[in-house]
Amino acid sequence: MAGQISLKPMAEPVRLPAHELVYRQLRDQILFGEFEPGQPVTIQGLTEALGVGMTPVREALRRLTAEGALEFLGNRRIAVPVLDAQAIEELSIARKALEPELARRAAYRATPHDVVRLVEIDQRLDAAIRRGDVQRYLVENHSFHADLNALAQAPILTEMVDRLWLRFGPSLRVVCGQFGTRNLPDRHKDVLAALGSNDGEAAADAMVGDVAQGMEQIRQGLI
Amino acid sequence: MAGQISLKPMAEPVRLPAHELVYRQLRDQILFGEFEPGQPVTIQGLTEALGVGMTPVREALRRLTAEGALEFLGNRRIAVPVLDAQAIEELSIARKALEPELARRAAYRATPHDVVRLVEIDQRLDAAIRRGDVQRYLVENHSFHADLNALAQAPILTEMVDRLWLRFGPSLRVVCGQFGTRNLPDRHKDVLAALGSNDGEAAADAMVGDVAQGMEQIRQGLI
DNA sequence: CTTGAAATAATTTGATCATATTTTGGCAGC
DNA sequence: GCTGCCAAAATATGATCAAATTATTTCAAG
Repeated sequence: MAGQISLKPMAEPVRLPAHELVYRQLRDQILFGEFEPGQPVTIQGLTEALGVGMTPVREALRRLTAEGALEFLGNRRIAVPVLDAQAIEELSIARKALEPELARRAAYRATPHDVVRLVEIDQRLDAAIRRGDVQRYLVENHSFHADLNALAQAPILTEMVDRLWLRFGPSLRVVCGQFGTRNLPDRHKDVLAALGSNDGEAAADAMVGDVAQGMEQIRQGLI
Repeated sequence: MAGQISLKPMAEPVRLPAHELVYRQLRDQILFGEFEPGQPVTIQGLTEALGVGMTPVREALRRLTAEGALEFLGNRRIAVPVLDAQAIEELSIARKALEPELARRAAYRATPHDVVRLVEIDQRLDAAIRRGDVQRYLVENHSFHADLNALAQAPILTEMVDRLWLRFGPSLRVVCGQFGTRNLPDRHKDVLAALGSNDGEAAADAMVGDVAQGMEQIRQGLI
């Protein structure tokens, strides 16, 4: 059961194509709020900023708009969508429909080792909140949910949820920018307890509450 | 002012770019099963078949893979994904989580005029089933659900559902190719009755049943 | 003379293509 | 079965054309 040492010391990490690199970089920047919602971006501006040709940039943007992370503004601009009350409600419904199901499945499959890893992430998350470190809070919070969802072994549902995070991530950053990391309650402890006892229903219940709290934060911050 | 014709007859309000046209054409072909799942497609093959450069084709494919309608096969091929039991289950869960919610909202907003239109679609659907017209059945069935979802006025949820249809559409065609249009039960009549009386709960219940029946058809046909 | 709006020029941006480069799968030869 | 070569496919760049936005000019009215 010990980790096999791979006979591939080849430090050659698969060379990813430029459009993939551009996609990942922009996706992470959007996810963690480095683009202000509504702030326009141009294709040619990105080609200069990233130092690649326009074809990879175009493909990455096409992908991100297909995922709802970016939006064409009719005129000649692309931007992170600005959420209105309707969008927040829809995102909330979708998250409550999908993430508790993933938490349930994760609970069935979680090993003690998995729980330890998630507890560690949650501790770093709490530390970031105490420090008032918004950026780190956003990263660790995402890590917590992404690691949890991965346990569910449900790639299609997980992908759908990832898309939802791309949509509300930028606004979460805006809200934290206004109010700092104070008053950011979550139900991670309940989720972790449910995982530890492999109680799927309790995990799903806790996750409904966590999602509801998180989306309510965004709603109050933006409306 | 010589030869200035400022009167634009608005006959051609928007000229869609090639990448958009390619995307729509491929999306519809996938949705209605014109590509066999697993059958490989190459970029250059499509550029020749469609008579456009490779840039628009690349962008359209990037979009479709981002939506899960196509999939990279590791080797050098792109294809419509082949669904396994796990994928069918996940798609079933996602549909049951989202489409009943859309049906509920549609019921609240449906006018008698809307119901008449949906009844007409459903009649054409039944006629296609009696005739054994698989292609027409697929189109009308999609129309029914798409029109219904549009009534809900929930663009984000609707977009998520559209993606799901792109994933199981090709396999629905395969199943119909095997068994024809016999034994294709649905609960559209129950849905329509609920819409007519603006009963959201009844509409949601009927839609859960409709989705369950539809996905069960696919499961039995493919496994 | 100033101001404001309409028309026009200039710049920027997006879309597409042709072409060069890189990578990969297949296959001949051993 | 393995290795190295070849062809084909994918990736990426820069150029070109078209469209739109911005800046500038012009003209007329107060």
